[in-house]
Amino acid sequence: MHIHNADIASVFSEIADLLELEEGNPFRIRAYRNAARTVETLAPSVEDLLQEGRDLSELPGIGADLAGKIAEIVHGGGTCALREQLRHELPEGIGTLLRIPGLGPKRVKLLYQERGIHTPEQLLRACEDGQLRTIHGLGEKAEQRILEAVQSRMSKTTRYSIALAVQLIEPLVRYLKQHPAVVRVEAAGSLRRMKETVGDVDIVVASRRMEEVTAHFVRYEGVGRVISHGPTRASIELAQGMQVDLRAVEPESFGAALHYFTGSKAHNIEIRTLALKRDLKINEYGVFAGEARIAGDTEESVFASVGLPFIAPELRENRGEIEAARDGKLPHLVQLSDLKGDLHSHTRASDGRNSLREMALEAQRRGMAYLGITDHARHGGWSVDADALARQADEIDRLNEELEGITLLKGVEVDILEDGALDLPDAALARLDYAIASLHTAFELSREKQTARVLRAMDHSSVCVLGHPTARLLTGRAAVELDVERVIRHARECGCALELDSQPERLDLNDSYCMMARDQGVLVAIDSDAHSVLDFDNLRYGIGQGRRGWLEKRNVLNTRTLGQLREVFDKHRTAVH
DNA sequence: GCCGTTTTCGGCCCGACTGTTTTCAGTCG
Repeated sequence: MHIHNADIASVFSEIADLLELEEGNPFRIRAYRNAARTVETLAPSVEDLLQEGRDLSELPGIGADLAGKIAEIVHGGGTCALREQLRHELPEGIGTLLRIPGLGPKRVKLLYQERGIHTPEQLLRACEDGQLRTIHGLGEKAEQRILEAVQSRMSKTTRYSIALAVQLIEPLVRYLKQHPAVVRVEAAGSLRRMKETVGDVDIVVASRRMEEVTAHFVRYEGVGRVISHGPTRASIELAQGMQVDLRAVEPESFGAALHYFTGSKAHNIEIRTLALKRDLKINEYGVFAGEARIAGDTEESVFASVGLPFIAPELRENRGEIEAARDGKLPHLVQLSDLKGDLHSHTRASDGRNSLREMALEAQRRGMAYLGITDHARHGGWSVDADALARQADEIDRLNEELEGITLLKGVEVDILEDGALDLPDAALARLDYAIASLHTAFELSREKQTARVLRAMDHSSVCVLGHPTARLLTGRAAVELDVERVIRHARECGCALELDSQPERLDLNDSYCMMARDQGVLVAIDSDAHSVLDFDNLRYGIGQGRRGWLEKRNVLNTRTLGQLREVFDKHRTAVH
């Protein structure tokens, strides 16, 4: 049985929850939460690291004890003695109550002691019967809030794609900017860090008349419900259900507040710890030496106060960025404007919504030097066969003669069959500039078979790019079982690039794997996978994810000129022959 | 339970809002 990093993280999270209910040492609890986060966001499989004999206590936040517990979980089939002991000591399922907004350890404990409640279902019944308000320390309001929270938790998802969050927030930011008392507005939080999904959005506003701003905020037409509303802080739920928190500060505190609310929490704790060592205190109002405010109007000034250069928001996950900043080794992150072209797009010849010409003209308008046309080739469904590909190639030749400043590349997105062969004859591939090979079927193969399948496809001389390598969909489908570390090593050997598909539901490769590809010197193609002219806008999300993975311009295939790109493709062909 | 540019022991980020607790605990971010 393969133990995933997420399984280990989940054991640690549960231990933290249960320790919290036992009112254990808060720092011990935090250590378990930190460890859960470290393991969860780690790209290589912890199980593999163990097999290679690596010392896990080298991981940040993992010491000898937790390294031992990880080994225990891996070898013990997914659990460890501490979790089992805690589960035995506490009523079954009580940990899940902690995830209900408004309920912390004290109240959960109270609910169990006073009314024997330890499941969401029991809690729902107790709220409906009006029992909660009779408990000392709770009242009618608390009961109502908890009832709503339980109901909404049972009915809907709590995270939104980055694209949806951006769509909802941009008009709200414009609305806030209209108010005369507003000096600056910036969306912070995980949205600013470009996380693939966001749970809620934090907005920071600079103003001298803060109460007017929070009042303006809660009057926004998109508000579904006001959760809280104070003079400097307010929370709303948009009609679509997403929570938005606004925090207003004086303009001289804007940088400190922006840094504070951008997070991540782990990054902030590190920065504040650095400040403490210099006898400084950092809060959302600024950096303080005793009573004196010495910085905070800009984020740069906050970083400078602890001796660091500016760290890009996408890096702020406490994954080594602070050490890199200290050592002058921060990456020069890739930017949207570095992209010279796009290697993955669809037309009406398969499942795209625009014609070849329309796609070409849009790419030209956006200043791309090249656009790869990669319609689907597969059995059945909307796709191109060998004949259609040949006709498309002729049309591409004609358009390339006609269009200025842009070159269309003849490509295809070919399905990888279950045995790793491609779903298109070699003769049809021969006329093309390159192929993207992707998994679109047989997602359930074992890790060994899936990995072998992908490695074989990468060895085909036409396959210069492996498309959305793990085939995950953030809206539902988990990543396939795949030894991505091995795929990356293989990519290095055969000169195949790995794709970062910019569709917000994919963002595949994810940030951790991008980091791994970067470390191995494997090129990443940040592609739109556009199915219409509008989809080129998605590149911003791919760039965001790539920046989270520390990618620099040199790590990204489509920052190359057309000539350099062709050289990379040729190198792959030579390597696999 | 982790960690070390004062430390292998003694620290571990900090403030706003809500509700009900007549002075502040609990929760959240």
